Amino acid sequence: VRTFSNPHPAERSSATVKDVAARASVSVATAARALGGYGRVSAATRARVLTAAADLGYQPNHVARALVSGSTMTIGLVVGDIENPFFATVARAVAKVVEPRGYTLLLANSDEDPRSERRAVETFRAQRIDGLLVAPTAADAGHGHLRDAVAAGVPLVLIDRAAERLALDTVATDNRGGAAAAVSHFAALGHERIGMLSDLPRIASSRDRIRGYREGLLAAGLEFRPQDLVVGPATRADGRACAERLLRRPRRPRALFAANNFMTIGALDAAHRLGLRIPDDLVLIGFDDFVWTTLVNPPVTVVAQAVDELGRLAGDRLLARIAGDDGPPRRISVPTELIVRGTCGTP
Amino acid sequence: VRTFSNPHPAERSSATVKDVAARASVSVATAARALGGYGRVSAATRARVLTAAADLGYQPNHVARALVSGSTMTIGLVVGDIENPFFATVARAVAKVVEPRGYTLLLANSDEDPRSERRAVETFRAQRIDGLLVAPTAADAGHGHLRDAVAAGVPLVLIDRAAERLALDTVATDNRGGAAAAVSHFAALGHERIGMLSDLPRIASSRDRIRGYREGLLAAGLEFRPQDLVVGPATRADGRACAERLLRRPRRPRALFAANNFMTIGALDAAHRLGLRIPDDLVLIGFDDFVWTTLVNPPVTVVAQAVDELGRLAGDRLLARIAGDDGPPRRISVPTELIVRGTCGTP
DNA sequence: TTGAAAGCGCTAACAG
DNA sequence: CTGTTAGCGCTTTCAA
Repeated sequence: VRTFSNPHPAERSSATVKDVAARASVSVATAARALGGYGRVSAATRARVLTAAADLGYQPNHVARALVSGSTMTIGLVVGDIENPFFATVARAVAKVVEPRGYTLLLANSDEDPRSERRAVETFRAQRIDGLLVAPTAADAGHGHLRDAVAAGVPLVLIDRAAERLALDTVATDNRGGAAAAVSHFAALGHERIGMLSDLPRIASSRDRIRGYREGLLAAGLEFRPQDLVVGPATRADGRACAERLLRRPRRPRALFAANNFMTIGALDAAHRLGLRIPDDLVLIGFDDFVWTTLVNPPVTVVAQAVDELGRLAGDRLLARIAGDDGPPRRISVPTELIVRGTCGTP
Repeated sequence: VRTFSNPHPAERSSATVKDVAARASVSVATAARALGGYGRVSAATRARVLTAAADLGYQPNHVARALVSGSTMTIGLVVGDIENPFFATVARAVAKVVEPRGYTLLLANSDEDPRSERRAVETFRAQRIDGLLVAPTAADAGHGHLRDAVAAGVPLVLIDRAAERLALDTVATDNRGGAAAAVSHFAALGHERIGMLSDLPRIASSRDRIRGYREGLLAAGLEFRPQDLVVGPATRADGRACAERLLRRPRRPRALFAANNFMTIGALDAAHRLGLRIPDDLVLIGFDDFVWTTLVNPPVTVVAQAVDELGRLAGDRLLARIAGDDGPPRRISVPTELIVRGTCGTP
């Protein structure tokens, strides 16, 4: 019987084990054993098979292998936005951990949209990834797709943000501690009015930074004033708008904690437009240490995250789960480091 | 006979078409038709099948589907380094084009190492991606793996850099034109000594920028002085070292064209250390427009690439190839734009 | 050490 | 409109 399949794209049918077996005059089983390097094959036979394979330009077919072995050797990574240097670094670090072990990374951007996150997770599951790494969006979105994945037995590790009602392996920055450290630093410098700029508190990490801010104030014996906390969407323009709103007020804070990249840039933009000199008229601490923080003048004091390590730890954890670790979920917290630079006045 | 397979990780065997078929009391073929939305099925039967599927939490298995259909609905993307904002943007743009068409992106970093690029391409081929997007490294490395892929009929489009001896679809920035435009701008400003900082001319894009630099000089009636072109590895530290080497010379150029991100930062660092004021003592044009270029003072004049469009075009081209387009290879050149800012003296 | 044969989950001829 | 069946490329039992 003639086959019907695969004239699909460009009649690209590479050699199969069967072809190799025929050419080496052995059975498929033997050829497969030699090729796959498992089972026992005599040296002579192996050599014959390998030569035949080379002649034919044989390339193993992972798809077929995956179907029988149940493992695709792929890992799905869902991030908010790969253009965000934070996630790019995470992706890099994960790849570095996982590739030497033979895994390939599938990438998806959620755009911080719960629906597209869900879609990505479902696609990945259909692709039968061996494990899943996700930076979950909006904490209020239910996370049903994550629960489903876990229920189906898919190894899953959360990065950067916890899913609050789900007990899952999570590797995240110590956002609370980092924010609190920033506030403490301001307090130690003698500041009493400390403002904060944050994105909308929909994802866990943003919430934690706000929590840390309040704890820091409390610890310093300062009062939390709701009007000193301004939140807005995470874009450069919104960052500036938020900063201006805060800094235009008559009794404006003289110290500002910007909880993310966009808010930090926004604060810089706003200070520039309002003619406020840093650090004389305003001191500033940002969150996360980007390249440009040392290019501007003065260089920016930041709460630095160990992004690389975060990615590495997440990758390790997932690999462990894939390998069969079925211990209780672990929440791994990665400490931050306050890097004091020019925007705090202490050059 | 009992099966032997899949007790692999955590006995995670989801429902199959067969299970659904049984529950709906129809044949697998009918169930598959209803599930896959192809062929003709009566409304009543379809409903029964769909209900059964929902009850069982059925998830289609792409691996099995791929084995028979010959299409995995995945696309492999090999970039130099996803942490480079340029590639992150490309990845983003590509994803945006291919995902709506149902494709998933596999990601690999080559680290600009020809060997790891080759490995990535081979892994992707084994995974049976439907198409391949690669930013090839070192032009001198032979590109045998690319030739092999093409020979095997794998749709392949090159991004950002051409493989000089290979006639392949290529989507790249007009690097020559961009570099020449920078030089022309300097010349129009009256500069006669124009230096250039470049990474090692191993990849096609670097070579093209150098070519453009020389053409720009020629067009302006200026002489090319080999000592005014300094090349070095693409890191911030090396960037600074190169810049210092050039700027420490007694008869140093007063205009500098930095052909990449690192060289631009390096030039800024070096100018700062040497006490050279920009634009008074030195004017500067960088390549590629990063966020931080407008955060520093003065903001940096750059040759901006339409990175997003580049990614989009590459994605489109690949999709066309996958769809069966077998026209001659196209070289698509994406124009640059010179964005004049403070570092050129014309604020 | 080797071979024959079953089967992974799904699709698509072909027949009814 | 629905069912039977072969087969995608590979791994693995089982027997020789």
